[in-house]
Amino acid sequence: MLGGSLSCKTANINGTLLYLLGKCRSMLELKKLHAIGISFGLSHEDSFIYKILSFSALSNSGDIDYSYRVFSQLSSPTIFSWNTIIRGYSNSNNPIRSLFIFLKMLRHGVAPDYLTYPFLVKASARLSKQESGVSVHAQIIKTGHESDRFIQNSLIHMYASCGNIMWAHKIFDSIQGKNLVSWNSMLDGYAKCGEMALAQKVFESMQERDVRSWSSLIDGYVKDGEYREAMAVFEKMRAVGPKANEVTMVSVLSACAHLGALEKGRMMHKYIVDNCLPMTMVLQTSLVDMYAKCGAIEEALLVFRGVSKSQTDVFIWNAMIGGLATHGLVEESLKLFKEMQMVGIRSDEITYLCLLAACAHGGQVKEAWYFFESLVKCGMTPTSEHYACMVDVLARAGQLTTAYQFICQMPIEPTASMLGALFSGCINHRNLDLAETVGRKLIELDPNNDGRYIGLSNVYAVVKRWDDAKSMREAMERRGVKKSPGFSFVEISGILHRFIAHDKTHPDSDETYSMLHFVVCQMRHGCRQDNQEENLLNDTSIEDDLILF
DNA sequence: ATTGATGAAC
Repeated sequence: MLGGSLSCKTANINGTLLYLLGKCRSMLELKKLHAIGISFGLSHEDSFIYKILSFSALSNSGDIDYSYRVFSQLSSPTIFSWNTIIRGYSNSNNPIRSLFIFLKMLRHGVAPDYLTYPFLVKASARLSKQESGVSVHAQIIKTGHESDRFIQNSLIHMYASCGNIMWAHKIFDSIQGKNLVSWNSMLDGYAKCGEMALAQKVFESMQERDVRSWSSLIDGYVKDGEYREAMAVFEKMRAVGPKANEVTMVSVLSACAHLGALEKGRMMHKYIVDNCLPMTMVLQTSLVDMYAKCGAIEEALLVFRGVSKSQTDVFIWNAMIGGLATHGLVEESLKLFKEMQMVGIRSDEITYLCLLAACAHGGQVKEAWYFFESLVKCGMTPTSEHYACMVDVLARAGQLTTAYQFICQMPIEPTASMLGALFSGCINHRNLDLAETVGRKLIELDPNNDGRYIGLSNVYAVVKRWDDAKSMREAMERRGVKKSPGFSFVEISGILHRFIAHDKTHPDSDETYSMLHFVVCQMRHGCRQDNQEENLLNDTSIEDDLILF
């Protein structure tokens, strides 16, 4: 048929198919329409092929590899088709393919245009590969596109993602007529690099701010560990800024989780519901994590069970399994892992880390070995965290020699957290000889950690090697190791209280101390007779540990 | 047809 022009009948079919493609919701539907199109001879009709390409490359329910297969069959694809594929891969979980397609495009003698570059820059940003970003940048200059604002904005983001904040700033400075995206990209760049003072400065210099500006600032504070500051910015946003969206709330919930601020977290949950924000998987995962970290495991489960199984992904299962594990609900967390496998969600390295943590809390050595081995069997490589967790399991269970051998046989260098786990194990199980060996290595490895010196000093004190005990404390002073007081938070009626040892400035200090004394007396009464050794090994007495700030 | 953001374990 055809030779370039469509018959009246196929033109109608094409029109109908184009309309239906516009309504298409899934790859299955798309493939059916594609098949019908082919059977009517439309496989080279531009408008039809474009629709097939863009849906499969760009839609959320698309399939970029399908798009690429269709693309490969075109004899001389237009720049539109090349751009669609490059864009599709830049958003995929395999962004490096964008760059490969770009090379292919150059080899085919097709010149990239002003739309090609933002996708390529984005692919480099997502890869955090500065080398490829720089080559793309060079191409941009070579082809005279360096003053395109879209391209400049994407370059800011790329350099910031690659950790080169100086170049990001250079690009930002060079932009004539910066727009909101330019400012937001610079702000986000600083926030991502932990330069919060500069991020704050950019934020304050902005003439106009949208939800992304606020979200970037909040998220920056969260990533920087400034959770209270993050909450303060959110409160300000509520008062004078735009409405928060689901991305803002993910950061805010993370701040609540780190602060253990349950009441605040509940209020944020309510904010999400009241403002009808879309309940994405990411948001639900954040809620599960927040409730679990704030000690409200029942509420975490409630959110988790509210998600339909077919929608779940590995993130939310990990959050729930990990939450149960840290709550000491070992059986439940192992049961949930089985359920996860039944649903057909592939577990990853983090899943195994959560499971090993569960085993450590429950003293399940056999299960831990089983998980450690299945991790390897599933083709994953154990990270130093997996090894540390495994050492923790063995050390807590008192299998100190096995733990020590395990460390010696690892294919990687021992880390401070592994030796730290073994050290606590030695102390709890009274193997003070091994404690000395491990403690000495630990100080070598982590010479700026005050706790390591004090721990070893206490071991010497127990075995009455007073000189050694003293010399550990002296070594610490001599090396100028800062003694950092540990502190903790508790939230009561939505207000956060901070506790540090030996400070009594809190207004309710007296009352809290008398309650503390009462509790300690009760505990002592019910405990075995305590002796000096016990106290020394725990570094300080219970009162000292809990003293109010 | 373009640029800018978010989750799990230590």
